[in-house]
Amino acid sequence: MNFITEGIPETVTSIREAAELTGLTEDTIRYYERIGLLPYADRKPNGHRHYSKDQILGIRFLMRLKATGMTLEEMRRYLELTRQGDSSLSERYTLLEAHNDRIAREIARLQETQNVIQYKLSHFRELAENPHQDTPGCESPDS
Amino acid sequence: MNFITEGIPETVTSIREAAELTGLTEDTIRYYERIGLLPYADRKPNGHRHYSKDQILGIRFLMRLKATGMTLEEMRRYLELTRQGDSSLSERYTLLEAHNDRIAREIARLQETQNVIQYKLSHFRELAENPHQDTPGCESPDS
DNA sequence: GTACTACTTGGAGTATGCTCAAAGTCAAGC
DNA sequence: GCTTGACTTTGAGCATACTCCAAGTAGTAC
Repeated sequence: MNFITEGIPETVTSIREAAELTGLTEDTIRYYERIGLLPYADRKPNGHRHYSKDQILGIRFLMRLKATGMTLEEMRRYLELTRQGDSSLSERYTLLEAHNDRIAREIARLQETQNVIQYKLSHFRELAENPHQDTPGCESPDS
Repeated sequence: MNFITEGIPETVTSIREAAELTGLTEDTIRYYERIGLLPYADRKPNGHRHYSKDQILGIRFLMRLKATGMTLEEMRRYLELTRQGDSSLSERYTLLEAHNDRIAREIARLQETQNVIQYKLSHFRELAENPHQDTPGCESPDS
């Protein structure tokens, strides 16, 4: 048990608890199961879903992929490979590596835009100090 | 004329050219105009849209905001302020600053996920070299 | 005059990703 | 036994952001 697994019991006995631990809503968890993004969850005798700690960790990792721009369909593909076991390791490797590259490009774009915004903000500060200077086209949102 | 404005003629005489210069499709430009995200564009005598260089730059800046996670509705709000002129400067400043903060948090999250992915990739490499070691739970996608 | 191309408008349709509602089951508390 | 609450399934509805289509116009080429 390390910091990653902290706060997750060995078995999670309700969809409500699973929702709390993953940050999803109960409806979303059911929806994901319906579209095959999550495997059909184990049920208790009364039909209610329950989850192992590993399953919760799996969902958390998926949510990380989602939060970084992976679509549900791509995530479904990744999970399909996972279910195929070790034979799919190299394909999974390729997939994750590609996603990592995508993230790197996204970070670069975000930083670029931060620069543009900083430029605009400094321009706004100048305008505030020294209002109404006649620099035509200057207020057009540029770049 | 600096590197930012390079390749943009003083006036852009067709929606097709505007699309090429902004990376949008013609349909998307019309759609944005329809929902009030872009002002009703000037028309030539035959009714066709034309754009000034500043307007193209404006669209490019908007696309940057969009590419970094701003919704069309928020962009519409920002443009509304821009149309109000200098009196809205401080509100626009606040808005852009907030977006900049959001970008910063997004970058942090992306980097965090890069770390997790790197960890998983190195785990995959280990598995490839030394297959089928019995470490239960180890293949569950963690974090 | 006819064809062709590039545009125009308005409206309908689509993809993604949820979100909600209806109707029913099951177990616990009173 | 009845209510309450947490769940179940199925299916419909919704928000965002396009994307496509039909019908029409305007200008040029032959």
